[in-house]
Amino acid sequence: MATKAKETPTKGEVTRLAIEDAAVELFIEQGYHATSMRQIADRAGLALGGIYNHFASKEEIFEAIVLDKHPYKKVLPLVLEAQGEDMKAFLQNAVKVTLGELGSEPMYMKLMFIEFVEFNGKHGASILSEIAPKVLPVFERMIKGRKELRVTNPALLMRSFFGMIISYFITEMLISKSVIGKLMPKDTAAAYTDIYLHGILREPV
Amino acid sequence: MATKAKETPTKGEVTRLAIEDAAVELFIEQGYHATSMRQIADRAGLALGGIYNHFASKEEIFEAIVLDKHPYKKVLPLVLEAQGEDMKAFLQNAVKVTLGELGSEPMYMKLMFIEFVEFNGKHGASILSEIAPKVLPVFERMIKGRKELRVTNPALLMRSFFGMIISYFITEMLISKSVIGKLMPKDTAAAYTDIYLHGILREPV
DNA sequence: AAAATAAAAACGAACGTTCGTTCATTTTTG
DNA sequence: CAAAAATGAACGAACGTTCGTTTTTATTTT
Repeated sequence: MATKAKETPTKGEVTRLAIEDAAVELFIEQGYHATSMRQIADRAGLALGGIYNHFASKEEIFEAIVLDKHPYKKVLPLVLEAQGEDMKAFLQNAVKVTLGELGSEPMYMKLMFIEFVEFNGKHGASILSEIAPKVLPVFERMIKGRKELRVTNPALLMRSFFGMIISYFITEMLISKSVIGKLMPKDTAAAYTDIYLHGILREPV
Repeated sequence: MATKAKETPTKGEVTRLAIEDAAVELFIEQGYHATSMRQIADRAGLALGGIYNHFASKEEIFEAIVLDKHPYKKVLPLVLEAQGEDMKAFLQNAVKVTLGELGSEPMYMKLMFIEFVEFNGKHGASILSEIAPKVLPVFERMIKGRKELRVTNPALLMRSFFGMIISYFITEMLISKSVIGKLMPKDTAAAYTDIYLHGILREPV
């Protein structure tokens, strides 16, 4: 009884999620400011005024979405649990697992850019400062005593890691439908990982 | 007389540029949809209705800006003229020159993301397909007969090149003010270039 | 199990504001 | 002196939010 009652979501919770789902779709399609509360209400299947029983404002919907559906939320635990015999295997796994998760819903990456463009990183800074202290130690631990790493600055290693992933998705979303897409290797993610690990040049300095 | 008259900009041209300058500032600060025609008029120093003597609509202002001030416009000729004894020197120069130019006005990179977020890449696709055919041959020429390159796919080489630059600016704009910024090496651009050229691992496969 | 009841949720009209654009008019320019 | 540019009031439409009301839900009392 206790278990069952606890798992049954209340009507309000269901509606709240419906609003979030409708809003995130519209935000990704059109951006934040171009999306109206009426559009959100329509797609969520309720009246305009009903939204305000669950969210105090439009911006509060966006904040809830950013917190709930931010890609880092999903990726972080995966990276933390990534394993491998050596550094190379570890990083390859980390990339694989990260791109795999993000790749299943690549458009959620767009939330980051909406935040960047339309809010000037207003919420992003706080999110970043929440995430960074958790991830940085992982890279610090990773580096310790590993002779096979050329890059030994943990902050640089972390940033370049996520930088590669971000640039992968941007170019994927922008380029995939263009001429260049047809000339790219089939497994672009693997190619990107390879460049990240070994660079584009044959000979190391 | 002929020379002087040709170089003196007409009043209309001056105003048109003032509108573009005001608009690009506001778009970068707030995004496209959050910026109003009244704000643009105020900052450009003319009345609301006056804008429509120079632009037919708000979107036309944005289109003009994207075409005139797109970072690729400035970067392209620089990359095309980049030189170097070997592949490494060439790429280092190309990166240096690219980041140097973009770095002087890094916020113009944001126009790309505004276009991506608020127009869903509406103009971006056409711009990309205009630029790509010009840049791709450069990378193809670059690759021919160069044994020191691990990556021999020109499309991949090009994409990873610009991907690195894009990711550099995103993380620079997002991270620079956070905790991580203080832990980063001073010359992040050089560190990024180094990773692009040689990877993060010491030993090549 | 049924009835009662207070809280939560849904409704849709209405509010005041702001939006992009138009227009008739005046001023400035070449 | 004709064309170009600037003006600011005005337009209808759309915006986020509020409000009084009705309906539905979840819980308590019979």
